[in-house]
Amino acid sequence: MNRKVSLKDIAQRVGVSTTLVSYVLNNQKENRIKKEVAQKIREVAQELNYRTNQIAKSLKTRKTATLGLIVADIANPFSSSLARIIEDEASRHDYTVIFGSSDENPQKSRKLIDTLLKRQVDGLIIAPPQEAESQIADLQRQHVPFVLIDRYFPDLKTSYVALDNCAVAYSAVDHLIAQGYRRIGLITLQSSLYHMNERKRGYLASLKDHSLTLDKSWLKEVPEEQVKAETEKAIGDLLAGPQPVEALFFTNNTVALHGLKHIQSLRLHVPDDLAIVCFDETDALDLFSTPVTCIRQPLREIGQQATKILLENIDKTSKITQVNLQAELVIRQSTAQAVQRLVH
Amino acid sequence: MNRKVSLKDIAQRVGVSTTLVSYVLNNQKENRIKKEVAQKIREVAQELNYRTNQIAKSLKTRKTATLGLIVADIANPFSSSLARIIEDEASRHDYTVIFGSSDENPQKSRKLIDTLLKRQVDGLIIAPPQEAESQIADLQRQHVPFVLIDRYFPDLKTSYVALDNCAVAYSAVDHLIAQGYRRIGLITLQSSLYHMNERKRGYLASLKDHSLTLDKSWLKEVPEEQVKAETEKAIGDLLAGPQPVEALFFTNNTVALHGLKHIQSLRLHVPDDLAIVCFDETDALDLFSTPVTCIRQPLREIGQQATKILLENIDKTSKITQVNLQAELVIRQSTAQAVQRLVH
DNA sequence: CTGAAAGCGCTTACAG
DNA sequence: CTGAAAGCGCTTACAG
Repeated sequence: MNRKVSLKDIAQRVGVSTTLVSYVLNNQKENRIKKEVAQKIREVAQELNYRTNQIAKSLKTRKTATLGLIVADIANPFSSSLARIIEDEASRHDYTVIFGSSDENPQKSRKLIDTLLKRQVDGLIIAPPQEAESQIADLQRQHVPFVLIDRYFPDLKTSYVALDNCAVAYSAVDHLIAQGYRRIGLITLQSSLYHMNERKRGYLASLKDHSLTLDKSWLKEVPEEQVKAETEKAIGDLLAGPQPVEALFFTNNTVALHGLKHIQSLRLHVPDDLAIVCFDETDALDLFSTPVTCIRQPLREIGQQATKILLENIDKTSKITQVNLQAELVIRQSTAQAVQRLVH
Repeated sequence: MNRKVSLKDIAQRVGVSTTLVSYVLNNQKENRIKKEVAQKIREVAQELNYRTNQIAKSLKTRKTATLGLIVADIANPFSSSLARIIEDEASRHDYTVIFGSSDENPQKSRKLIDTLLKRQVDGLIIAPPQEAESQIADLQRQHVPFVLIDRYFPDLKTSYVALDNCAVAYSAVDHLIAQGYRRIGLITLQSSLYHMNERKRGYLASLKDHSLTLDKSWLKEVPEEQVKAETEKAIGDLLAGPQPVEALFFTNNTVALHGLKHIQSLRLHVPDDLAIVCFDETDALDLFSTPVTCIRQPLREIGQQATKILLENIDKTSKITQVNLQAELVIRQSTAQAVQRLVH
């Protein structure tokens, strides 16, 4: 690539100092600079197709105007939808975003954080994986501005934007019970992460509050590594035997996708054979034979708030902001009332 | 944030020059540096938790080790899957990626390119929108390393990784005809982009080669802005009247998703009422009531080749590499033979 | 085996 | 109204 044009080139061409060029191009000290000179500088900059070297500027100003975003997997619609919202929000403030996928792996997440900090990102938005608590504590110790999304560590006093997972899980199970279902299974990811445990807790609490006995075998935790096979196995188990479950609650979009595919391949009729509630609303759900009752996360709100909080933390004080948003239970046909089902 | 630790801090602590520290930490001139000194430097670096300032390094070396990625919309699974592959490939070479979504809008794409170049990305991977030909030509003129993906401009001699869209569209329609379908509709995006036209061309060529008369009204081009409503309308039109189409070919995942949703809401039976072929294999397809015949793009290949070509162009000569990959027609139940349908 | 010094392309306090 | 100069944190050719 040819040498790029610099402030110096413009300065020489116009016959002024780089100082002046810098001021003009940054619209600073406008009242102190002769109109004609400013005009001329702009013209030449345009003519030479000048483009600020943001790297040099960053070195001097100690700001890169870039945010680091660490998601679980950018290919997952949950992550990529959030990424899009964050991109737009960052862009409105002239920030760009560098992203990385942690694959729920703390080593990867540590490496990503390190890479992003070397690149001097002004701040981080992180959906932390399991066992990343110490990494996050480190960030805090180093006074790096950051905000967690989706997940957080209750023992750590950090900024985050998340859901009241327990409440919405509770309401989903509540709804199933109200619809006449009693034997309700849960398929969730095996995870030590707080948000996943909260979803489980909501499920258990609702059953308990309705004095429904819980059959431990109705609660299935599938390992991250083999979600597909294990989800299918879990469904098989839950439907086998003399007391098959009547309803199933999937606690995230991955489990839900594999689960629904399997339910379809088993040619089960939803909700007649099995009622369904899913966590996360995704495009894919719309193609399922029965409209699926799901928990809709306020993605826009999460992305916007996270970016806003982060930018505030970058600009000013490092106050801690913790946001717990409400998710919405979107009721559709897959949880139609047991009675209603018979009528149909 | 506290001042970060620099080479100078380490140098002072150890009592050597920054030169030496730099050499040691970059594993350079190893044979010329006293073992004990090197050892000590590493220890102190570790102890102070030193992290290279990549910005300063970049300014000096004129390399940022970052790639710019411009996709249509990171929230679309096609884009995000590619982004993930490119992320991994870049990461293997110690590159990170900054991304942006153009929304098929040339103004946004121009702005993104500008932003990324200001940030001195070493190269760009771009899925260019319509009317971006001049921007791409500009890049070329400025000797910016870049490679186009998914789309390209046939009049521009640039590197790209794309599909033989015409061939695979041709084979898809061929397949429908072989399965006994004669009235075959096409729903595509209204676009001047070459790849979309190639898909259309493949459709038309196949019909022609089989001497099937083409009813112009079977070819529907829906505007980007109102994909959902217009796709639904198109389907309505194609199924109305005395000569409804028997099969439908959707030329990308967005049209396909809206189309399939609508077909489902109309309670049409696939393939009995209507056979379906989709461009792009997405997770969502798996939830449709009938397994859908689709065109599977070699996403991994596209992402990997694009990254590889770009990195080569960054490192060395700026030779132009144009890759046309074959896509695969994955045959499933949605295009089961007309005869077979009757047997069932 | 080691270090002083220049320079990457900006910004900005200071002097005039 | 304008400019010389220092400095951001690195790398590296050169000298010793």
